[in-house]
Amino acid sequence: MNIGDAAATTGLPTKTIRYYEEIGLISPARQENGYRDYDDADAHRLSFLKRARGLGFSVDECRTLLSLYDDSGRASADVKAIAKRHLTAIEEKIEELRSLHRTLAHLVHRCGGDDRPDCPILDDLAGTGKSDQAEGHQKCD
Amino acid sequence: MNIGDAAATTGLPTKTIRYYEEIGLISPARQENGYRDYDDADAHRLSFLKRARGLGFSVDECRTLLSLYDDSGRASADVKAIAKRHLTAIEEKIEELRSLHRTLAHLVHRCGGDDRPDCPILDDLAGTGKSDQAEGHQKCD
DNA sequence: AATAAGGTTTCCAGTAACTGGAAGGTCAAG
DNA sequence: CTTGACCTTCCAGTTACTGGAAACCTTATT
Repeated sequence: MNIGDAAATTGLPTKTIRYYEEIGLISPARQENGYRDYDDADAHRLSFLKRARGLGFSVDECRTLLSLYDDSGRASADVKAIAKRHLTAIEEKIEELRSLHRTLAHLVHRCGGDDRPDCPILDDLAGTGKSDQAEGHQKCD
Repeated sequence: MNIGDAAATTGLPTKTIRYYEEIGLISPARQENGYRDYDDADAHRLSFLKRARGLGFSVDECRTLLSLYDDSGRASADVKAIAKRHLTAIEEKIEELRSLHRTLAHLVHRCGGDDRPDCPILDDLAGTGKSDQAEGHQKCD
């Protein structure tokens, strides 16, 4: 199948598919006219990539995951380890964003949001101490 | 003050400070020897940038925020609008990550994590239907 | 004065993961 | 034969920096 068909069946843009080839994640055959030729295994691999990327795995993690997938003798523990590491990273990211949210929500809450120039948000960012300044989002609760 | 002093007082790396100048966020004077010369207002501006970036505002949002900060007649509503938009974006990001987390945690939970090659995580990524596959993290709960 | 250390300058390249666009070849339909 | 949809390659741009090289400036020490 041509790249357009592969794109249609996997839901990945053609640009992305070519990019994945460029970085060595997939190596489709070529037709006589130079067009890329994807077989079912290729399409399958692309779907794998799409799903893994959608779950937030980095392209490098996907590379590892694919090689484990290719290796029929791999231990599931190896896969689980990668997934767990990723899970932890997600948790940390969520915590970070929550902290950010708290601080910013606090600031927004205190801002009049009217026509007057007086703005606690800018005051805080400026750190002038005009308003009771938040201590930085790490510590804000 | 030299760029090194500015870096020390603001906590920003010199590289970053030069970069901010390159993209027009700050324009320090120059000494006779060609060294950048930061006054208190410059340092203040840099601190503003550091704090705003730390709160997750994009560089472009920082640019807007700074121009509002420079405009003593601005309406606090304008600032509040930017902050609220950012707050919403943060909330969406958190939700997305939570959804990701649910799906992945489910997968990890089902994986034996032993020496055997049997791995529900890879099965799911491959979409072979070997395991009771999750429906994609959007719908997974 | 020479030298060494440390700070500064500019410019170039690289990061992650694509995305957009240009210039041109291919294929099927009308 | 031409149109339009597809495909090819290559180059540039995105975000927000970061690292490194080569060279200049300043200060202190020998």
